[in-house]
Amino acid sequence: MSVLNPSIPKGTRDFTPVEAIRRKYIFSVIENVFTRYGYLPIETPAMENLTTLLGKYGDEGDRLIFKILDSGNFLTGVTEEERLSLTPSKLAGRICEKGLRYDLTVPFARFVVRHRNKLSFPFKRYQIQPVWRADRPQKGRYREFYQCDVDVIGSRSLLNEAELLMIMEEVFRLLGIKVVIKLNHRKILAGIAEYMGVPDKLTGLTQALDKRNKIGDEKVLAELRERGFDEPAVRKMESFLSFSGSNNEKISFLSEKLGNTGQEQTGLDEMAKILTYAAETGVDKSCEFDFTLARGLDYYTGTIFEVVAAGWDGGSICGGGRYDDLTGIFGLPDVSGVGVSFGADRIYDVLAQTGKFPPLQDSSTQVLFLNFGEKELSYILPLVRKLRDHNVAAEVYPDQAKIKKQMQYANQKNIPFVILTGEEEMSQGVVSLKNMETGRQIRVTFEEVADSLIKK
RNA sequence: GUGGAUGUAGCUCAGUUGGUUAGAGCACUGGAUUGUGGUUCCAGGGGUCGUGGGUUCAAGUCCCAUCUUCCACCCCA
Repeated sequence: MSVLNPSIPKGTRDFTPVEAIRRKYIFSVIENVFTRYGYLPIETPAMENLTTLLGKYGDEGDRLIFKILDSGNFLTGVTEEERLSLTPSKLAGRICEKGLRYDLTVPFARFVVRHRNKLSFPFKRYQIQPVWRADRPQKGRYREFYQCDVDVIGSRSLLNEAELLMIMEEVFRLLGIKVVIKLNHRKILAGIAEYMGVPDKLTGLTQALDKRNKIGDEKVLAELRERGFDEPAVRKMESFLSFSGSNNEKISFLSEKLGNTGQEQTGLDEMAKILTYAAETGVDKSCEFDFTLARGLDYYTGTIFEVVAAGWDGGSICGGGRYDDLTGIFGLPDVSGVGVSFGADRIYDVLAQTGKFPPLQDSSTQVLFLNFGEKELSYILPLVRKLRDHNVAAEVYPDQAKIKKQMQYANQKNIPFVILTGEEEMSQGVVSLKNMETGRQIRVTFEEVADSLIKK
């Protein structure tokens, strides 16, 4: 029999105990914050019907959805000719009806519509689950990764946006990550496009603006020209880019430039309101209104958020926004929602790079009972049970191996105490308790062991 | 989907202008120490050199293809 390669699919990862413990730490910080704001957990399946997924994330997004081959004879109903002539994506549509979820927001919208009669609105939920994208892996980019979503749906109040800012500020403060929370508004972007005389080129405009931090103002303008923006439009953008000031100054600057009539004024008013809330809750220092911020996901209609960590170039670690009609496609119109998603895997990478993980107790076990044989086992097992009942993590070495080997095991697992029990101890009605750090060893009764270990 | 790197022991890596039997550290196993770990010393096991072709008297080394992983673009958490 040939030996199998113990490899895993591209872009997926195993996690060792140390890594898994650290990931749990991240999840627990995030979950703890979410629950303190009144959000409730839900879960949805790893796979969704492709009809649910397709067309929500743009063309690029559709390409990145993992599709699941139908069970059974998936080629039923596909002619030989079609098999050869159809494009791969068209063929996939014929032989796949399911796909792995691409994010948590769209499944959430589907969930809300399906369970609307059981939910009370506004509905605040959080969801911490993996998502999959058929992307090429690279720094900060995985094919399987966890998102930690918080959304509130069924309320247009800007207090929701403000609460999300507070949640983001708090999570990253607790994790010890220095961040800038950038925010913008789709209606402001649309207003800018209108002002530039290119309302139909909003997508191209946002795609170019989005690169500002990476390539600089000059290249953004060059890209606009390449994309067919005329010179007056480019010059107008240039005047925007050259402006610098505080959040409020930016808002009044744009207000003046754009005029106060259309949707841009709604956007600017909302932005001002959100920033006022932010100031009142003391999180405004982490927030930056940035009218060049754009987000690719098609469904955002209002505020958009993105969080970048200082000194980290592996992409944003949190992002989201308001979507006015995601539930409409599932038959429940006019339900606005807003939410953000924390990228747990990127947060992990940032913490690893900055060394900000708390020192973890890498030993969960407090005491190891060495195994001297059957008689000795019967003697100590009641004590093991007693310690465990009192919340002391205790384990018994399962094999009657050499003492040296058992000691090594305790050492490598960083177990602070070892109990040795041989014939001598049994005859005296005691055990030997060894402190692995000091090396000191004393003979004590069961009661004394319990006393010294349970207290801790 | 496009471009650039990479691959030698479980891990991190040496390996000369092609030249005999491919090395080190860590890890692992055994011993010094048959009831005592973390330090030390001694010994040992473990590699079809990513895979498949080609050039050559001779390939880990040169050529081609393919796969893997990583990095960048695109897009995103």
